[in-house]
Amino acid sequence: MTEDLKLNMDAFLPLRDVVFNTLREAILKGDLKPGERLMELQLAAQLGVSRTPIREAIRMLEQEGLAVTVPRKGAEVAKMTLKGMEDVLEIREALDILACQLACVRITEEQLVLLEEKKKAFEDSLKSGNVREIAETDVAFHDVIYDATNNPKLVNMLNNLREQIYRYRVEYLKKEENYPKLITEHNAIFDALSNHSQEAATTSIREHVKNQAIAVKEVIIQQG
Amino acid sequence: MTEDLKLNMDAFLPLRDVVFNTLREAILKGDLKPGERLMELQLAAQLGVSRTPIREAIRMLEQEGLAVTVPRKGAEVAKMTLKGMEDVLEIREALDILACQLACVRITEEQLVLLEEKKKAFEDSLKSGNVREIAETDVAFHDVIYDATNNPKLVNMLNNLREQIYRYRVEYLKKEENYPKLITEHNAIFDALSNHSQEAATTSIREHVKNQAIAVKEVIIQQG
DNA sequence: CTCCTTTCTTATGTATTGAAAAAAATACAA
DNA sequence: TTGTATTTTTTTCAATACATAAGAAAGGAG
Repeated sequence: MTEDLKLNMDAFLPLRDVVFNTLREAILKGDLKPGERLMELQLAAQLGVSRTPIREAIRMLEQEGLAVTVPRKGAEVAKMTLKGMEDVLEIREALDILACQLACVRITEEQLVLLEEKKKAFEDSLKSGNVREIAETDVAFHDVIYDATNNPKLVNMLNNLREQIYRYRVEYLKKEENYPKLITEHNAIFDALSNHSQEAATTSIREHVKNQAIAVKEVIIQQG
Repeated sequence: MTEDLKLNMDAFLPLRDVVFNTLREAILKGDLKPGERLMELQLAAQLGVSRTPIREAIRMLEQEGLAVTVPRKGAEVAKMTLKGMEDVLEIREALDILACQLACVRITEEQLVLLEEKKKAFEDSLKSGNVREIAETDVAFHDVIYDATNNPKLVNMLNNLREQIYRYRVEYLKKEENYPKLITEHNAIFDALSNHSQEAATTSIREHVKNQAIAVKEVIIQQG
């Protein structure tokens, strides 16, 4: 009840999609907290729409793993247990390595240029200290790699996994002592991709993901 | 319009779930063909429910990648291109290897016993020649491995990927010349898991998945 | 005071209705 | 016959109305 969600109406999309995006953002930003109930009537009133698009959006959030619904009881924002996060991270590691390996072979010169730009942008954002910006530039860096896989389904799954980690990873990015390590890791990944060296790419991305996994797990343990 | 879908009403589930399962089965069995439109009114009439649960089921099918909807136009059964299938197979290989590696470490003695049973059941089904039964026993075999990962999210994703391949894989299982190879591969996987040997497991499952990938791609190429 | 039963409230599940948009069919002109 | 404009139909989108089940609150018995 503390929320004031607002719809982004400029989109020429079905309401269900607008509602979906709105709720998704709210969950990722933490405005809607894990375990918080998603009541159709309440959300409909807040967003000024009927229950129909709300229901459809909830079904979609369910798919993404951001909401869980119990029949006849309703939906709530998905809670993440330590075990659940470990499961997600396990999958993500494998797919991130796959993505990096594929990118290694398929990345174009243009994409390499772009990747270097994003790498620099990330370093700059670290100086700014704005956590949201840091998160965004980091995402942008990895997005270039994802795109380079030329496998949209893989990109989709990785984005999906990232979403589930996102809320917790932000905490990790608040700690400045991690920044030098992040820069080093990004450099290693970039170099590996530049040289189209699969082995180097594999080891560097594995390192990167594993470190992040450790950090995210710590956040959960502390919160948990 | 040639379909006569029937609901499995014995379930104590919301109608949307019943409809979802029904449509899902129909798509996997091929009763609903790729590209076929999923019209709310028509499906509602055929299944004897209102359009509301149909709509929600379609949103869920969308998640699973079994349907695609264009706003203001409607939904249709997802078509699979060769490229799309290659993308799916690429992901599946990585995750199947991961699953096998995890299973290698985590599988219990009971699960190993079960796995051997399923292996034998698969071999028996090959003698029967019943393709549907072969597919089912093969799924059962791999399900034991999936369960042994103790990672439900991974199991979910693998089931999801398997669904997208299922329709085409059935064709592959029709060809008797593949049977000996399948038995050999299952044996190799079983032995690797028995010995908790990650390396052996990795190579054997990779072999298995790659062979299947080749076969599935051939089916798609022939179908056009 | 506790526990059980009953009632009442609340939220979800499902059906129906009306509106808007896209597609199809028809009519008409060149 | 072909191309275009208009009408009609079809289908989705969204809102609303109704039904049903779960949960909370109130009341009574032990």
